[in-house]
Amino acid sequence: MRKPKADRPEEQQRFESFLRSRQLKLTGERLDLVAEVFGQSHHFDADQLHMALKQKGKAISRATVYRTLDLLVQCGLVRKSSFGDHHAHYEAAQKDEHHDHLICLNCDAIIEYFRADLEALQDQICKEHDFQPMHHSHQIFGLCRACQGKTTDGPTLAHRMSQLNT
Amino acid sequence: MRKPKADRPEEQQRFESFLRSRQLKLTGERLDLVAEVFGQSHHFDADQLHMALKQKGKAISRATVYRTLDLLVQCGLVRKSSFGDHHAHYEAAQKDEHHDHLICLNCDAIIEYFRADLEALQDQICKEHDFQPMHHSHQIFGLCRACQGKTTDGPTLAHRMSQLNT
DNA sequence: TTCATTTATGGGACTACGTATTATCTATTG
DNA sequence: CAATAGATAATACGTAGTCCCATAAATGAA
Repeated sequence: MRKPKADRPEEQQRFESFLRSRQLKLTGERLDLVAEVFGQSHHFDADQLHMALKQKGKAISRATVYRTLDLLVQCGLVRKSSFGDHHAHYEAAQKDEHHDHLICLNCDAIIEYFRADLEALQDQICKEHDFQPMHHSHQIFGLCRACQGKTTDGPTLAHRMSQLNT
Repeated sequence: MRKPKADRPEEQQRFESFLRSRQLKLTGERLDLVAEVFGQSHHFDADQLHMALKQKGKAISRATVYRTLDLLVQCGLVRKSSFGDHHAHYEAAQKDEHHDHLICLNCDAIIEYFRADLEALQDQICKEHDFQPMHHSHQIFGLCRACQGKTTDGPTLAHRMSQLNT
């Protein structure tokens, strides 16, 4: 058992320390939100989270949802990314593991991958340009295994590609 | 001399063929926009282009600017990307060369790079996941050489990082 | 516990970027 | 030059996210 269902799970404790270190307040809304993020599925967006909380009787305002997600990103508990559609996606960060994404343009499947050699190559590129990296994003858009078989709608795909905002 | 200042430069001819192949019309607005894109600097956004045209007496509506940029992206004459601020950036495509970007979070400098081994590695990743790539985006955010020396505003940088939408 | 201070929240107004609608206009074809 | 397919301008609309500010809650000291 990796995560004993203690009174305050690890993530919540990390968030509490983070807040204290910045002299920020430990509010009920923030705790509810953290609980929801870590009790839920992996990928979500701000609106889904807002709705999920509302359905559980925790009606937190949109502004607070966005503000709290920012805090979670800043303390490393949540990762934020864009999949080329025009809004942010979030995911609870598993430990300190990092990964990038393959995104299917037909069915929106998200496939995660990590390659140490890719990371190394990135460092190499940064060195060559005397650039100090702080964050990176690597995404590949295309067709997942399942969707390569299907007859996909060419014009629709082409349109999605041209709309990709990455 | 690579690009003789002919009556219709190469890019415009390519665009004309593209339009004809799709039974789209060759309008004055489209020609003005293409001329501006290829007579201008490398990176720009929709609003800058709109303004630049207006200043030259070519007042093209915002909607048409967006529509025409879409067409140029579809025919490969223009590339579209996002640098983590919340709007699209465009650049005139030089021949068929592809490149990715390093983006300075302090001064917004854009550094272009291309690495064949990175491209190969991406293909490798796709093969491993039986994924058919159609588009990719690779961006590294951080500090450029010049900005590593400067005393940068920590909180501001941290905030920009958390706002990155990539 | 209570008070003073600091920080957070809600909720609506607001912004930015982009898209849709529609009446009018124009490029193309014969 | 007429017919018609397609494009444009103008403006309304949509959406994701942010700002503002009056109110509320958390924290620390007394």
